[in-house]
Amino acid sequence: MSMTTKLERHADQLAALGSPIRLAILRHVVQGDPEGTVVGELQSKLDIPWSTLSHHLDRLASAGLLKHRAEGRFIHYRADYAALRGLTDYLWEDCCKGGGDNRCC
Amino acid sequence: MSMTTKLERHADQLAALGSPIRLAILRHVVQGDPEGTVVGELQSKLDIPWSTLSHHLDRLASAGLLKHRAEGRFIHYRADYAALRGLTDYLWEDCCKGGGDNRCC
DNA sequence: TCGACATTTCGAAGATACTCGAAACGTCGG
DNA sequence: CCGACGTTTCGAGTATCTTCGAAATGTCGA
Repeated sequence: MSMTTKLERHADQLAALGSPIRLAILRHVVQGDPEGTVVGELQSKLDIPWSTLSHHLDRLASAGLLKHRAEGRFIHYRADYAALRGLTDYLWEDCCKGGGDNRCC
Repeated sequence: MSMTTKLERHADQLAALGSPIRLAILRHVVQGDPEGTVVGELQSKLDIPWSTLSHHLDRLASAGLLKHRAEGRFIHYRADYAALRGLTDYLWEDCCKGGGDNRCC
């Protein structure tokens, strides 16, 4: 197993979101059916070639931001909301450590 | 001026955070002195070559996540908390649109 | 079993990002 | 002014990312 720190895992997740296409995919999934969004729907809505889309979905899933569940020929992707929450929280962690009138939070 | 959508700007910010080094820089600045952190302190704490560090700081500032203020020979970097908030909020925007028992928020 | 469909893997070209030493720049104290 | 200091720019090598067509995989209905 590869030794990965929390920082590295989160950096990987942020990098996964750091492409307009992949961010659009995540936004679409987050706003979509809680049961999951089928790849074909993403393909038609976002108009991305199948192979390109598949690659990006894999990147998001590898980063732990998307989960997928096969149902017959269809594969449903849904967000891993816990992971997403962990990521956004991480950016603000220990923000007010410096004391004083730090009005960041 | 280049026409940039909200999605593109946020993807750029996420990409800026998507490197372990840059994420470490932001975390350090966020946790540090509200008045700002001097480049030299980042250099010694994170042990990154000056030129590399400078490049990464520029990337974070261009993305709008860091602001800098010169004070004599020293340059203080601090987080743009409003931008950071806008970014983390964006990921959750319209999350519960799908109605139903979507327990994401 | 056959053919239609949903999706992934392979492969390779082109673009972009990362890294860091050397040199340049600006600013201060003396 | 001048030398020391903090920081950035330049340049180039290397690595990683992006993209997508073609072919492969797996699954269903008939």
